[in-house]
Amino acid sequence: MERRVRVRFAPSPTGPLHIGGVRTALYNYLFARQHGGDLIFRIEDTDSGRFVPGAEEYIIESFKWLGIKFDEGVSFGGAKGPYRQSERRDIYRRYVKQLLDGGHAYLAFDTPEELNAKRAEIENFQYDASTRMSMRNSLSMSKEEVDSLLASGVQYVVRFKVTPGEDVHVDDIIRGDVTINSSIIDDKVLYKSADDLPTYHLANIVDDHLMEVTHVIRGEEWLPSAPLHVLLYRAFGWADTQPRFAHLPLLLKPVGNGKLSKRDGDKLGFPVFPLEWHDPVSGEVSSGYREKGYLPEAVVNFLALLGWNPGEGHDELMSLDEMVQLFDLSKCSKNGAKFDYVKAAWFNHQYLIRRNDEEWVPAFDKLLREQGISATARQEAEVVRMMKSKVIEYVDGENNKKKRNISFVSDLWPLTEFFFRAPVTFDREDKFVRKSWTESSADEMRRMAAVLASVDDFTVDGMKPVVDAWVEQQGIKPWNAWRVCLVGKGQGPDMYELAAFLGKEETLRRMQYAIDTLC
RNA sequence: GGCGCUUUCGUCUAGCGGCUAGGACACAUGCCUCUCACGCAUGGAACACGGGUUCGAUUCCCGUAGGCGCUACCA
Repeated sequence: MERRVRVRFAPSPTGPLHIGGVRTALYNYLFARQHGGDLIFRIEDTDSGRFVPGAEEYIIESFKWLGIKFDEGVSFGGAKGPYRQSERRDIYRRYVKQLLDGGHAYLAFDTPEELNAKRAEIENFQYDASTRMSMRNSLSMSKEEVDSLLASGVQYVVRFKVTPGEDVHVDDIIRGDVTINSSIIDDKVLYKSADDLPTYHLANIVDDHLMEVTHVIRGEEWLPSAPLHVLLYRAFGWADTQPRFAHLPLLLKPVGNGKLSKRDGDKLGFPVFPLEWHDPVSGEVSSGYREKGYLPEAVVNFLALLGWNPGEGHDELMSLDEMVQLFDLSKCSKNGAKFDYVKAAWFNHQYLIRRNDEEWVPAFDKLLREQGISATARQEAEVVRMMKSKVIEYVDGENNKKKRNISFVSDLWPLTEFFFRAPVTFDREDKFVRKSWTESSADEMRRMAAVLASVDDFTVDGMKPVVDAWVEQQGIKPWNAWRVCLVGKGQGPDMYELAAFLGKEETLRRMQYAIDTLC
């Protein structure tokens, strides 16, 4: 029987959504769309102690920005709710009882202190078949003892009774058959009476079953506990509808070893969160892709390619819809991917240059306002048109000077200041200035200024024929010196375009100023 | 320590027994040119190691080494 494909993304609201989580959600989304199935958004808040206010809203807003849409779940509605685990207590209680009644679980009264003492006493202590009879639980104690403890209201947990010595197989879509012997699995805590909440493992299996999830696509960190989950499905009698698993490789640090962390982002200057996050307790602010000027299409495209790619003959630049067509879980790579933030910037560059110049304006305008400059939208779009193909210099993590394309609207500022502010000083040591401003330059500029002054139509089309003719007749090459006058350095667009943008008055003013100060 | 996953250019990866081991990012060079660029062209750059299996291994199997993860009353 073919079941309708249903997948879920189930974060824990313990803080901002990590970029690795975004990728997991993205793969779930691509898979769901491709199979005409459903994507569920579930909140796994079974650890009341780690709840962070605002995290849930943050996650929802992140996906909204990224264009990843859910079909049901928290804030999206649906028939299988509630989708917040803290609101499903009565459901979990029922299933805990089922396990208890079936002899698949038992009550344990060991306090955290007792457990710690045990761990200190026995090296590599594991709560399992080999040790549970020496612990305080409903298996080792008499029924009377247990009942009296329960009656006294003492706290307890429910542990899963794992039968040792059996090879448990997990059929993973990405990794194939993964086998773990049940002897190395401990009697996991499934439920805590202290807060009347299950742990991840129990809640996860119960919810996935009840929500009719068909495929569990999650990070590799869950692979070791997948056999436990298989055992739970079996204990519940749900083995026939157990979801298929796919464990995704992790995102690693760009340099060095280890998994990607917020620290790496801070150090190398790239965000690890989709949106800027203001921590409600520490007050710390973490940068986000959106605020840094990344386009959501670029983030999604870049992320999708970290661990998957469409194979030979396909362009790496893909829209969400194209990815839906091409995505293939079985073609995901098995090993962790270093987070290449330079390529992320390249993707942003690609999507940015495909946008109309007008679409750059709001962000560019914001940039200019921060510098105390006001310009018309028309002017701003003009500057964008002239400058968006330029490159910017930057310093990388190892303090090397590097160059890269304009990848963000904010890259524009250092390259466009001269459009709005006339050069004040000239660096005579600068290679370009030294080479371009010779002893004849002042005189040439004076004469050129006179020619420009005679031009009535001060547009590119209006001045170019006049000036070109004059230049040819004079047999000189005045452009670099002219650039020194108007820009002050070896940067900027075509000189006629610049002059047209500045207008006749400003152009002549800057020329006169340069002549006066450079002589 | 135990258990599991993993290993192709600097990075992301293609490859599913026979290929000059392909692409993208990054890097270098050339062309273009009024600057810096863009663009275009070109180039350098990889199968961790050791055993098998096979007529033949990057590809399959086993070790070794490295990397990653898990090992909580966190997810």
